[in-house]
Amino acid sequence: MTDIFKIKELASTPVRVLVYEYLNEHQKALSLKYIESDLYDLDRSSIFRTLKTFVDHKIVHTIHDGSGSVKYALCQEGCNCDPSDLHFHFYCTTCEATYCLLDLPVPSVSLPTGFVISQANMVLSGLCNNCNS
Amino acid sequence: MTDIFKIKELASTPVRVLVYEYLNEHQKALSLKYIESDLYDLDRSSIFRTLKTFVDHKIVHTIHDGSGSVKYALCQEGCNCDPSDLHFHFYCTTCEATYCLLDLPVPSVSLPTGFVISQANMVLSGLCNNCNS
DNA sequence: AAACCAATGCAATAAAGTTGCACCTAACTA
DNA sequence: TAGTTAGGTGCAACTTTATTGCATTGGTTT
Repeated sequence: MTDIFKIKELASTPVRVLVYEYLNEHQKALSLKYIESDLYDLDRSSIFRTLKTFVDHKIVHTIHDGSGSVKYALCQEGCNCDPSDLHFHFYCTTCEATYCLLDLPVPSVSLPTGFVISQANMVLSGLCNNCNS
Repeated sequence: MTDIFKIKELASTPVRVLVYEYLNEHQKALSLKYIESDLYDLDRSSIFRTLKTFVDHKIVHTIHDGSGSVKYALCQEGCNCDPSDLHFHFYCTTCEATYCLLDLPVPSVSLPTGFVISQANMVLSGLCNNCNS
C-alpha cells in the first residue's frame, strides 16, 4: 500500500505515513495549518519538515494560491514535478479549498529569449461547485 | 501624466503618486519590502494601504509567485482584472524578479461544472535572461 | 476660522514560516 | 547482545511578512 516510500527512496516513519495518508484521503491541496489541526498529536515542525522532504522527493507539490499559506498536494504517479507534469489548480475564495484540476495540464508556452522554465504555479480562483449557490 | 487617478476615481496624494511612479518606472512586479526599501521616507503601512487601494481600484494586480511575499504590478490600460485581462508571470528563482509576460494571456479553460472563475494567478518560474549564464 | 474626512505615520500585533537543540528510536557494528 | 550512530521528532524560540488601532496631519467644505 504505502510502498510509495520505497519508490521514492525515503525511509518510512510514523509521521510520514500519517501525513501521506492524510493527504491521500483528502485529494485536495492542504495547508500546514489545516493538516496540523487535524493531526493534532503531531508537532507542527515535524509536519513542516515532512512536507518539505516530500517536496524534495517529489511526493507532493506545492501550490501558492494567494490564500496566504502554502498548500501541499500529492503528486500523480510518475510525476517528476516538471511543468509538463503539473496541472492547474482552483482556489475557492469562499471555502478556501484548493483543488487539483488534473484534466488541465500546464500548457507549454514560448518564453522570451534566455528564459528557462523549471516550475509552474497555475491557480484559477473563484467559487467552487459547493459554494456556488 | 498621472491622470490615472482621475480615470480610476481616486484622490491623488503624495504617497499614491510616489508609489505609482515607482511601479511605473520599474515595469516589474515588486514586493512591499522592495518598494519600502527604496521609498524609505514613506511608512510601510502607508505603502501597504496604498497598494491595497490600488488593487481595489484596479490600478495594480497582485501576483503570488512563491517567493514568500506578494508582488504588485501596474495593470495595463483598460484592465478590469478579469482573468481574460491578465497574463502569465515569470519568477526568477535567482534574482527573485517577477516579470509580467504581457504576450502570454491567461487561456480560457473549461472548468468542472459549477466552478466559476473570477481571478487567475499564473506563474512560471526558473531563470530569467539575466541570470541564465 | 471651524469642522470634517480621508490619508498618513507610528507602534503594536497577528499569522505563517523556519530553525536550534535535545531527545528518542531504529538500524548498524563489533 | 551491547554500544554506536544517524536520522527523525518534539519543543520552544525566533524571523519575516502581513495587518490593524489609534493619534496626527492636511486639505476641503461650510
